[in-house]
Amino acid sequence: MKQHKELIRDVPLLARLPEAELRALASQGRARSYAAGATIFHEGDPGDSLHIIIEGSVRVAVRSPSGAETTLAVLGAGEFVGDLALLDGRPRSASVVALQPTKTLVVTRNSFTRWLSERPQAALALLETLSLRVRRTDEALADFAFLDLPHRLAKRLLALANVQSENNPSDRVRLRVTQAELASMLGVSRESVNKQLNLFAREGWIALGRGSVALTDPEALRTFD
Amino acid sequence: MKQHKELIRDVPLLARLPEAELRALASQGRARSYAAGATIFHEGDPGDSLHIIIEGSVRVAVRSPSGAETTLAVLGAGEFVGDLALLDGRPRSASVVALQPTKTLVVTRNSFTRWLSERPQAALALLETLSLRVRRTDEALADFAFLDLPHRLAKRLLALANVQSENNPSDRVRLRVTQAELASMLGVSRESVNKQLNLFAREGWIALGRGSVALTDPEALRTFD
DNA sequence: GCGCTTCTATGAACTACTTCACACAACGGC
DNA sequence: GCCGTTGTGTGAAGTAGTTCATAGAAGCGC
Repeated sequence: MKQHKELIRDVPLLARLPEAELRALASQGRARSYAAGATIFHEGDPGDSLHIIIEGSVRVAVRSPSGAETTLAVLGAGEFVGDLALLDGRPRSASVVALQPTKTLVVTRNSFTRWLSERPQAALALLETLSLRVRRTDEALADFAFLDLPHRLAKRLLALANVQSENNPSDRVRLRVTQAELASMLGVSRESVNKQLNLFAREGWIALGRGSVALTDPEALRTFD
Repeated sequence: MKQHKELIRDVPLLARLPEAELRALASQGRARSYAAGATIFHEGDPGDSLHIIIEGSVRVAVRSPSGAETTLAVLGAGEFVGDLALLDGRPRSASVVALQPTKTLVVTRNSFTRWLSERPQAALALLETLSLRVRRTDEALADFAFLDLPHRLAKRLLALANVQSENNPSDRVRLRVTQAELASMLGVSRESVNKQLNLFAREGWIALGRGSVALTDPEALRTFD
């Protein structure tokens, strides 16, 4: 029980709540572990649980009728997935797969809504979080409509670097991501990503490795054209 | 005062709340009117008000650095805009323009958050609404990644018809929308929309007019390939 | 160490869109 | 009734992405 409370500590959404309320939610949750590559839940499943990511990271993706896949988000410790199904009662809107060995805290619909309805402050905080999420998805949509591949790719690399460098504030960020993963995030082919990455590399803005991209000149990526 | 309460009646989000609470929010709001084409607020503005649409319809759009514009949503009576800025305190994420003469009920941040924090049930309903909104945007994002123009166009026409036919359940829906508007919703050029619409028309699935598209065979649009 | 699988690299042919240029039709204001 | 504005229709040329084919390099299992 005690470690659960500790685990929630870092969740941005919940961190500001008083200790007692934290403990109340933590006591409702059950810890669960997933190996890298394991599916946490599938698109279309009935969903009645929220997963708070304690450790590791996950990929949120949807699949097209024809089998192609696009990645909607990559989330790390302190973030949560599965809130949509929990809040609106609909089936899972996307699949979630662990990228690394990942620990989550699972909270069921019943205990969460009960907990939430007793805590107006938590509801406001959640509203704020969802509101930011709507902004992010709207922005992603606009990027799709407006930006060509080079700019979308640069933006995505910088965003990934941003998430990663929160934990590790070194200057020269090295992203652990394959070109196929980038392609699925951007909704383009793997080959296109490869070609554009090599163009960036030739400019000296990034350095490529197998399964990695190192940003050597983030500023150039931010401002090129 | 009394008519405000009446006006809120149809808001899906709020309709289920008890009468007294409805009246409480309505009494906080001020009615406002906009001519067709008038801007309700601009992207980037500081925002501290929520607009509940009482009558008419509005277009939510963002502008690219280079001046192009894409439409994120078209909303009608009973829906609301401006909630994001109100919930997370950030600037307006998009511009909102009246498509027709439109009446809104304006609620300020202060009165809304006070009202909301006293009503856990309303917060839950709002969470549900925001959650559905994230789903819709995620779906639009997937459509962008997966579907080509013909399919995105067909889907959009059907979606517009769906919204419209809720009020007017006639079989042969006639959408009041220009090709330029469709183009901005789909993130493609007006010419491409024109060409594809004419292909649909040649198949006998739709009938084109100046500023209108009539769906003559929705089923075909839904299932073609 | 050998072989299997994953990941990166690259070129050629194709396609779905774009932009540009222009024509014409319908509507609204006065 | 005329004129400017808004909306539709279409073709030609360009381009940013696609798919397909093929190659080699790096890591992993045993």
